[in-house]
Amino acid sequence: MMNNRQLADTFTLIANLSEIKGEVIYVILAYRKASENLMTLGREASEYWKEGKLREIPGVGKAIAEKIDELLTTGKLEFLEKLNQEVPASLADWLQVTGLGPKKIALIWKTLNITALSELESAAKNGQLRDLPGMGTKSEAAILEGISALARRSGRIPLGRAYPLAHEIIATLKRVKGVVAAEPAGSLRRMRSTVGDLDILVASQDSSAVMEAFINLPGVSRVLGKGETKSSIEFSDGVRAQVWVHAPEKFGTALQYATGSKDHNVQLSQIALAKGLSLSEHSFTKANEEIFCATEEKVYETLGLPWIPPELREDHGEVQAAKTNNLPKLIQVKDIKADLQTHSTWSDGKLSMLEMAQAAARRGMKIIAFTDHSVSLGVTGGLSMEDHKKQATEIKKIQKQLGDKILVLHASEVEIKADGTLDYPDEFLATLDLVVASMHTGLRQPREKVTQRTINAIRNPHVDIIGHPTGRLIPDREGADLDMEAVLNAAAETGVALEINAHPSRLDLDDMYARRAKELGIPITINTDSHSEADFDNLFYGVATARRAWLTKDDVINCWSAKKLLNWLEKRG
DNA sequence: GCCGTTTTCGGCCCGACTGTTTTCAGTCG
Repeated sequence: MMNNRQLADTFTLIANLSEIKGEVIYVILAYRKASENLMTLGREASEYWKEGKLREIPGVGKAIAEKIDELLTTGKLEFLEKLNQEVPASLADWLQVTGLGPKKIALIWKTLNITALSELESAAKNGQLRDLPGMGTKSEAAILEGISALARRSGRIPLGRAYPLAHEIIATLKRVKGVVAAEPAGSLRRMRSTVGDLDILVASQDSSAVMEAFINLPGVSRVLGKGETKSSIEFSDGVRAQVWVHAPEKFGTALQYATGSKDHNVQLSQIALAKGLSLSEHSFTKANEEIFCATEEKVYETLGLPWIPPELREDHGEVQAAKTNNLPKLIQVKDIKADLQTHSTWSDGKLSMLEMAQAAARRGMKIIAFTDHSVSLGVTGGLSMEDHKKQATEIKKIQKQLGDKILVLHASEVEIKADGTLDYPDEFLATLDLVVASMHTGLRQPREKVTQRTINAIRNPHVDIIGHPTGRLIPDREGADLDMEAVLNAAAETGVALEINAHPSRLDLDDMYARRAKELGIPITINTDSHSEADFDNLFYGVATARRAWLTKDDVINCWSAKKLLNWLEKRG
């Protein structure tokens, strides 16, 4: 059974091949849109399919619904096989090469009769491209450079890398004379778990000074383009960044436009049109009048809307919610009062429990749970039940030292073992203040098996939290092939909390599943999974993911009063 | 190919930048 990612990949391939074939652009856009929507659906398309409701998926009409049906029924798609005979699938990879688009690909393929990327590279090296119509030595060199850059670049950039890097760049640009403001934009500002490149927006009257500073940033290996309003660069590790410079009085429209998403912006344009206005990155225009917006607030105000937080701007219902004044009051970092997954030197943490508790207290936490690993996870120094007795004694001791600054809970991150059982017997789990159950091994097991393991843990009456449910590691490892709908339904039944692990390499649950969990009334917990003091500062990544999932502080157990949280734990056993 | 509180047909994605051009096509986001 194909999952959403596989379906989405299929439609992206169709879009790419159709583009090279020369299909009209709107057909291609439709396939791309369906693909994107499948990726962020939060529910398996196969569930819709079983209910006969494929057409309820946004961007899926008659033709694409039929294709999904065929893919889910047979695992194949005749349409794609025919398309492949017309346009070889390997050409789709060429689109990854900067400087090459569908037109040039078709031209090169048809004239030179080559389809492999390696053949393209040889052709460029042999000077076979420069004589093609519309091409010259520069485009040939650009293609060669594009191919070698492709090898350096490894897909999307994890937020945990993009965010700090962008803020370093912003800090440098803010020191340039004349710069009034500099902000991240694009998917980075929307805090997606991975971003394609770094988008930065600068307000200044003097664009050339900014562009000069930008292309001379340390580590820049290539200037991909340099103009008055926009420039883009590539760093030696393949990461790309682009900057737009706009006059301060236009900064609001420019930032709003560059933040996107594209679909969100389409919604806003439509509202503008209904008011007789036309919205661009520069301004609103009305007949011969031009309205400038220095702030985003003014952009939304002009449209008769409240300001919409960037994390919501995905065209997932936020514009409608804004219109009817139903935007959620999104959770903030300061709402979090408890960290319910942390590690100390008792297992694989870097600091003692006392040091960790003090670090958490300095960041405003009122409760910290030590969830050192359980016995089977040997490499982490997992605790035996005997060790836990000693740890309990130690916790009593440090609690005295800490006084009422922060409450320490004796907990465990219990391994959900490959055979589906937990690492400790129930009688023991019952003695702990809090139990987090997680999977670190056997993640590649077949769908039925990993799903059943997770559901077993969810049904265990002593388990309070399922930690990083899918076990994904960004960007290296996809999560387990869980049947999320089954997992979420089981969680909804038992009332177990599902974790948004705040570590930027996890952000697991993903925002789309977290939003679905909220819809099902499942409590969410956001934890840093800290192994050192610096890890506590990852909290905002987890909160950003929760904001993308429309969560308010009421949805997240870490924001509850100590009394309410302890009552909840007590009741769960 | 999708979609509909202007429409079941006709919109939808447009502006900046580069290179090969001599007025513009292709790429990119």
